[in-house]
Amino acid sequence: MEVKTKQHGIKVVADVLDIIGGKWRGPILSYICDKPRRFNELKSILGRITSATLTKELRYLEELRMIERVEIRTETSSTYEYRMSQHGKSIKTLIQHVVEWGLQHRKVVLEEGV
Amino acid sequence: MEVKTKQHGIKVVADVLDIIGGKWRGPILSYICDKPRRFNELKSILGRITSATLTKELRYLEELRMIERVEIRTETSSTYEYRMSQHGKSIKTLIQHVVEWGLQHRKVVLEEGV
DNA sequence: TTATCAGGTATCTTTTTTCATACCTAAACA
DNA sequence: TGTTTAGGTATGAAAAAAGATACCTGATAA
Repeated sequence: MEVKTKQHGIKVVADVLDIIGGKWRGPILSYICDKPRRFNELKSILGRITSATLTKELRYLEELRMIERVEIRTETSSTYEYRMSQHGKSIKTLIQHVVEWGLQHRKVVLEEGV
Repeated sequence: MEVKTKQHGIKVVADVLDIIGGKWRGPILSYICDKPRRFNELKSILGRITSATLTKELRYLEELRMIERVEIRTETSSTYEYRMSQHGKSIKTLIQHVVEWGLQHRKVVLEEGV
């Protein structure tokens, strides 16, 4: 089992990082994990992302079935929100591990690094 | 504490993904985590990476103090190996979480996705 | 003494990402 | 009726990442 993990480990790491890596996907997932978000809400929290890029990243995460785009209707209006899919929710703990490692170790990298 | 984590969470996620993200850094770290590796060993395990790219990525991880480049001397010869720094070792569990999530969930993404 | 191997560097090209800017549609608002 | 807001799309330029190729240095091997 240990051996099997190692044989396939690298491909697995690369595949997972393709989902949460990149400049925006990790941050996007970490916001949506927290609670469902609307397009402009994400856009303003993320800061410097453009609409085109945000759209592209959201469509990609949808394609991977990590998130879902749902129409929210009230009597008077309707809008869309992005939320984790049932399957996507499983990544929340992984993201928490990322945040934890970051909080404990990032400083070392930032201060000693460069 | 929960609030504090959330306020800084995104920046933290982005910073950590800058270390383990990208096309090669995750795989490289996951190999070196396992045991120290030599340049050409890494190059051949990683497959399609070029020397220039591998050098660049290794220098960057060194700069972040995640790995160390050490000269290995025997009586007859000397070579170099890359190994995790004391600080870098802490990322091993995080990488294990990445692999675990991947093994459990990647298939869903690959099969249902696209 | 020539050839080979480890561990790279230097340049240039190609590909991929991201950004900037302008624009679009439907709904609600004033 | 005209404007603003939400949620985008389209296009092209710029920047970043990765690749291809050639070359270099200091061993050691034949």
